[in-house]
Amino acid sequence: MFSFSEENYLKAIFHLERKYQAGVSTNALAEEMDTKASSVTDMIKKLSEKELVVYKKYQGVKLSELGRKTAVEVIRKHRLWEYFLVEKLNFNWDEVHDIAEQLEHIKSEKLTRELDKFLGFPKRDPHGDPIPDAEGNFSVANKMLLSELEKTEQGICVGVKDSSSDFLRFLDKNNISLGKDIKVLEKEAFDGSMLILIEERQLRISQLISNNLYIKIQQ
Amino acid sequence: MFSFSEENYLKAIFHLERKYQAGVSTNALAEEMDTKASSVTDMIKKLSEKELVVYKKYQGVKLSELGRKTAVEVIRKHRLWEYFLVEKLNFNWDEVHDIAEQLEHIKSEKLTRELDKFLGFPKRDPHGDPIPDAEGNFSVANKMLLSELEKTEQGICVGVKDSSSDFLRFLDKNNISLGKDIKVLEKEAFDGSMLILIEERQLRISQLISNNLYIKIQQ
DNA sequence: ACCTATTTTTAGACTTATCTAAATATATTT
DNA sequence: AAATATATTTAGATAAGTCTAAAAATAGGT
Ligand SMILES: [Mn+2]
Ligand SMILES: [Mn+2]
Ligand SMILES: [Mn+2]
Ligand SMILES: [Mn+2]
Repeated sequence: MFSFSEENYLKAIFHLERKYQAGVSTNALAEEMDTKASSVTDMIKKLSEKELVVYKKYQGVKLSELGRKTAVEVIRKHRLWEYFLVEKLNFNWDEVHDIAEQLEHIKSEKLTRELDKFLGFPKRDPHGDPIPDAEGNFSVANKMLLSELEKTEQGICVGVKDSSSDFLRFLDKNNISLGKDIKVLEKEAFDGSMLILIEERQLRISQLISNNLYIKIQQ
Repeated sequence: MFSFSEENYLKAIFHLERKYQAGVSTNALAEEMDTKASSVTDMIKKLSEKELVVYKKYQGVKLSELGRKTAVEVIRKHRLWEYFLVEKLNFNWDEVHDIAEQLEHIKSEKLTRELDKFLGFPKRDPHGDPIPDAEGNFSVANKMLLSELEKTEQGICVGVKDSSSDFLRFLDKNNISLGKDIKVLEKEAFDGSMLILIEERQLRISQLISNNLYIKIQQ
């Protein structure tokens, strides 16, 4: 079994590997983990000894097969618990992340399996992120950022990139939620802001917003 | 907020205070926590500095008001989670304790409240132990050990003292469960074993068994 | 190719929670 | 009351995870 800290590092490396395919740098990891580069180096050495990562000095770090499997298990638990909190315990989607950060470290395969079954084997968490199944498989939807859409293009809102409470509450306030249809009416070259159509309403949003909303284009 | 270790010590002191009203001894605590007396002394000092316990050297330790409140909160969470696992996730009562040992340390008042509501504010956990409410109140049932009953006396099985998997599975195998009526048909002075009547069945049980079953006498 | 800036690692320290071994206090027996 | 046994505390060590400051390696610019 691995410590909370080890599991958090594995999760962080997993998320950063999308952006840093050549190897996740010490500084990137320090930033993500909100800690110092020297602490990261220490932890990477430990993970490397446990064969959870592949590491060569100064070359960045990659997950091993075991490391990836472990990271996905933690992510699976995180997202299942988030779904549980929203669907069964009346939590809002902006309140669940921090609690899931704790619950994701509970060690019991049976608990995870039974929770999954109890919830009806959900495919996506409250933020639109895919929930890996018991074998670690999950589908990566072909989504894009709203900010990448051009004028007149439209699609369905399927996820959020930022899942901070501030951002999610902003979306709530403006009645933007997953599953809704969004059409780009105007796009300002100057500041990247957009005028969008959502449920017959017109709404102007900054680029920071459109940069954090995932859209699925309908074919 | 307190560490897992601190919370576990508080819980242990809480449980031992019933037996050691004058103060819980270092050795008793070491035994309960499965650790060394020197470690206990170290931890007691820390708890004392945080005003969770009242401690004078060589005089044993007692919970402060804050310490008791904290211990009861942890116990509340432990028992709510055990109830959840049995009632919602199809766990057997012998499988839930170790997982609840982990879940009891999750920090979120809202989670505890909502879980309690979701479960319908249960009053007892799967082993018959009372679940404290949000204010920390719980009823201590006037139960006694089956071993204290005399020949011809009877009552309802309302709890287990030992909740080890071994004991609980023994009870399952012999169809003994909470809520069932038990009558003492014979009691051996020699070894304390008993012949009991439970659901028209006669069963001979050792003193070790009758010493770990709580009975409520019907008035 | 060299100098400089940036990144990464190392060295040494701190905290928490644990341990063993030794010292000290309390309890029990004679 | 003294001797002995038991319980408890102290001293010093260890491991995990973190930090600061300094050293070493790499990357970039001329
Ligand atoms: Mn989350
Ligand atoms: Mn999520
Ligand atoms: Mn339990
Ligand atoms: Mn219980």
